[in-house]
Amino acid sequence: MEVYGEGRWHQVPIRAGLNRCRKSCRLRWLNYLKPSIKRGEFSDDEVDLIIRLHKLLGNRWSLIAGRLPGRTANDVKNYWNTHQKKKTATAPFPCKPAYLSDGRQPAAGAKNKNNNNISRLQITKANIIKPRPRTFSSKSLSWPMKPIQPKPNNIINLHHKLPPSQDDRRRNCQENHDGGGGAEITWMDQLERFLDDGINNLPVAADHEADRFPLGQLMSSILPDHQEKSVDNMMMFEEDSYQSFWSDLDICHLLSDRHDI
DNA sequence: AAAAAGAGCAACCGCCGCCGG
DNA sequence: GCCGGCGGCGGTTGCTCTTTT
Repeated sequence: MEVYGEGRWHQVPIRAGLNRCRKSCRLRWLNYLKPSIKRGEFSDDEVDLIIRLHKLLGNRWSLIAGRLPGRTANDVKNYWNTHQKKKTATAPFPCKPAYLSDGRQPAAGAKNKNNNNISRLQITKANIIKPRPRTFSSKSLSWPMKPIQPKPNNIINLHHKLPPSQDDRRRNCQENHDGGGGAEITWMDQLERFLDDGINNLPVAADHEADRFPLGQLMSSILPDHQEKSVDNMMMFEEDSYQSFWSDLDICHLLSDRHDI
C-alpha cells in the first residue's frame, strides 16, 4: 500500500479529494490527527520544562515541543500564549510595556478592527531574542563585540565544532558500522546531554546575573575550545551582551539548525 | 436570561532554507 | 547563479465556548 503524507504532502489533498492545500493537510495532521499526539492539560512537569526551555531557547516552539513527547509546537505555543504570557506580563523583566501605534497605552477593553481585545493581542511582548534558522557559513558568521575581536583560529575552531551535516552523520554511521570509528560524541549528543542533565539546574526565576551561568555552560559544552570562563567574561562585557551574544554569535542557530537530524 | 468580555485552540499566513532542475 | 516546489517554522487571526456582568 502506498503511503502519502509526511514527505509527500502534495499528494494528500489530491488522493483524499480534499479542497485543502498541502500545507493545511500537513498542519492538520501534525497538530491534530497524528495518533501520537497527547491531548489534555499540561502536567506540572511539562509546564516546568516548557518554562525552562523557553528561558533557554526563546520562542523556538518546535524545539521545545521536541522535548515534550506527544506535544506539538502549536500546543506549546498556544499554552505559552494563553498561560505563561499572562504571568510574565506583570514581571518587570524581560517584558516591556505595550503601546498603541500612536504611543498611547490601550484603554481597558479596547478592541481592534477584528473585534479582538487589544490587551490580548498587544499584551506586553517579552524581550526575547528571535534567531532565525540560518546556515552557518563564513559569510553569516559575525562576531558581535568589537572590543574582543576573536583570533582567526577561534572562528576556525567554531567551524570545526559546528553540528555535523547529514552527510557527515551518514559517513560517521557508515564508518562506525565498518569498524573504522570510535564512540564519537556528536554535537547533538552533547546538546541532548546538556538538556537532560543541565536543564534541571536552570533557575526558573533567575535574575540577569544568574542567567549567565547556564549559557556559559551550554557554550562550553557545545564548543569545548571555548572556556566557560571566557564565555562568561564576554557576556559580561556589555550591559546587554547577553542579547548580543545570542543574536549575533547566533548560538541559537547552532542549537536549531540541525535539531531534526 | 441576555449581552459583553475573556479564554482556548485550530487554522491561516508569510517567510525561510533546502533541494533539484 | 537562478528559479520553483517543497517542508517547516513562528506569529497572528478567527471561531467557539465559557465566564462575568
